[in-house]
Amino acid sequence: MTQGMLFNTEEPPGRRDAPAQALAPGAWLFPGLVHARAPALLSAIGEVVRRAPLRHMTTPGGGRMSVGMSGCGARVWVSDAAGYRYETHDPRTGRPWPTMPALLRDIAGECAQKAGYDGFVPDSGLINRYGPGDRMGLHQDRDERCDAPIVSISLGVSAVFLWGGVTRSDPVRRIVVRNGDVVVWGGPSRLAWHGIAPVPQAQHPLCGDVRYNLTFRRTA
DNA sequence: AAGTCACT
DNA sequence: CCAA
Repeated sequence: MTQGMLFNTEEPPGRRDAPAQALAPGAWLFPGLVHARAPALLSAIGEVVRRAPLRHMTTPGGGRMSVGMSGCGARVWVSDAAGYRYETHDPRTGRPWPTMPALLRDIAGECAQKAGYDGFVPDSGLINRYGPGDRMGLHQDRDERCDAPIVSISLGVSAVFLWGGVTRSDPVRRIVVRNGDVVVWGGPSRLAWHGIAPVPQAQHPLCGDVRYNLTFRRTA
């Protein structure tokens, strides 16, 4: 199979009404759920990154993350030589992270509700920018101090979402995520291992050769 | 360590 | 070369 087929950015008619797919207990993929609101979501991203520029974080072992990261809300995840943690201020500017735009907060709540998680009010919205070849290794989200679900929104160029289990040695599924797709995981899947395979060089009408991922969490 | 790399 |  060619990459051109696998990563075709065209969105077939009817994707907005595609059924939810269960990935694991408490974990769902909603194909095209926020497709219609992609332009508004991208506008909100622009608003945030204007005040908190995307940057490449380093890992405690000295590695450099390929993904450009920023965020909004009360706390944002950061990584540096000292480790992983949530910070209330942008280490790069010393200012508080931008307020989470109401549009983002509300859409995240709607997505969580679709997966059966009522009353989700995120206090953290991470923005990940993937250029061609950028990736995110398999990991768990375990720096939050509460067990609320994770809401993940894909925008722009399609990518392969790596979905493992709660044990590191569990098999990893490869799931194509396209512009407007939403993945929600919580409950028994809250600590599932996940990541993103290297993003292919491809074009999307709204984002050029870029994929954005928005992830919403409650950190405390 | 969300990083890389070596090896099979 | 890539995947596990």
